[in-house]
Amino acid sequence: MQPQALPGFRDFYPTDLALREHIFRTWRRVAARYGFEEYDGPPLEPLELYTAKSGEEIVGQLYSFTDRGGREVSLRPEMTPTLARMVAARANGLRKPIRWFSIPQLFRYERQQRGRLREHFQLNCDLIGEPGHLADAEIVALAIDAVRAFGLGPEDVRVRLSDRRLLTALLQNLGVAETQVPVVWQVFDKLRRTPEEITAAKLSGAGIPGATVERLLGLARSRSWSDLPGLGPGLDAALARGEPLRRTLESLEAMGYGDYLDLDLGIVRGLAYYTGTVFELFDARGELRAICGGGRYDNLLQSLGGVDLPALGFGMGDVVLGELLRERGLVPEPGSSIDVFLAAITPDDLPHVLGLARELRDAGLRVEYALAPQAVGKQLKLADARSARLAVVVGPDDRARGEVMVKDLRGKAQESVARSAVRERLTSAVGRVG
RNA sequence: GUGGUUGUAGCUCAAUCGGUUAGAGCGCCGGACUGUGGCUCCGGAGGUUGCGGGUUCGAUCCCCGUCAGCCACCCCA
Repeated sequence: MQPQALPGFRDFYPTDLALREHIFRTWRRVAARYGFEEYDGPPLEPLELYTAKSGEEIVGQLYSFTDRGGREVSLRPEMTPTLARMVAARANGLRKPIRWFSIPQLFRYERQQRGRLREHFQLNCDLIGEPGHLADAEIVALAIDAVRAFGLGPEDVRVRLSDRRLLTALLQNLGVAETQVPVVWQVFDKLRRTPEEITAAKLSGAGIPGATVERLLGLARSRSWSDLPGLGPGLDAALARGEPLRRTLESLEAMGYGDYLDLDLGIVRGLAYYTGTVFELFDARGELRAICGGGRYDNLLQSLGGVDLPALGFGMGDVVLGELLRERGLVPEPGSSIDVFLAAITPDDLPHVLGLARELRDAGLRVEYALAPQAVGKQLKLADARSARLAVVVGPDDRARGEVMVKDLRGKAQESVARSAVRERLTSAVGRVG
């Protein structure tokens, strides 16, 4: 048995890397449209960067170890603490609001499943220094565009939005005790995967009265702002805490993203530091894991870096998105790896092929030729396999006339071209500029 | 971390009741084809049936262990 990659880690063969690069390119293009600048940080961080604020869920699955200097370290499981540190260190000098993005490789030590490895790449977009709802709308819009740019529409991807301020206020108003709130959150987090009877039983089991359970289930079923009121007396006051969410939804509708959106109080998110808006993107059929998750974390920079700046952002992983693109046939066909293949008829032609290769490569063309003597048919077969657009056949007869044969491999056509005009002819045919 | 399930060629799969030399398609390499590719035809390489042990005259097949994938939990970047 040959050694293989560690469980949960991927080898990227050229076709795999092509998809990965397609995803990265698209992400970068969309982030740029929103005026976001790219940054990066270290893949290995002090363990305490995560144990401090991230919450049990992440800490329990850190890819951590002791380094040779005796330091407790961890591969980064998320980018936000690194970002918070970087921003806090230069907070005074950075023009607000800060719009930054990154595509870090993140790591978690957990048992892998489909769509969930020990390593993945994640688009992280964060908007720092703006507390208002337009920032929330901007971030959600960016997340939507980051999938829309691949050709995914509202029938493919849904956005579910909630707000911790609103949910907390609603629970308070319903008389849910402080100690029961974590239980309710946990139950809400599983709503989509749990039959309603079981959800109800869990809530009752936590000591919540039957009438309150009914109203909690009503809240959980709400899919739009207008579903929320009218659930009972006393809720109106709590709904006031939902103003930011309501305005965020309104703004997104004004941008034309309304058909992607669902209100969903079942969106809780595991990370402890979220303070307001929380949202996730899912495939519309509900077959895959979340594509993206994010929210507002207004206190994190304060607690991590001592700088009081409101912030929000999201992370979007390459694994689930890649699966969705494959399922929907949205993975682009691989392009050709070369523009021109050079074929030598006789060993005497080889030096001329080499010289031409140098000239064409300098001109920016992608050029390949056979590295061992082969029959012309064989060489052209390789040219074809490489999806080269053009081939140049260099033979003694043509050479004697100061010419070479240029073939268009997409058809049958070929013509003699003066050696001195080859470069110009090929560069204009390919349309590639070095 | 817990439970279930599946591991046969690079890929997708086959192999009778447990039966002796584990096959096919695709892909790869070579030939037909020494100045012309895609098509076709012919040939070849490639397997310790994930690994280790057990039962048996005999194991791809049955049993145990282990590793890996998948699924469900846990949890969710």
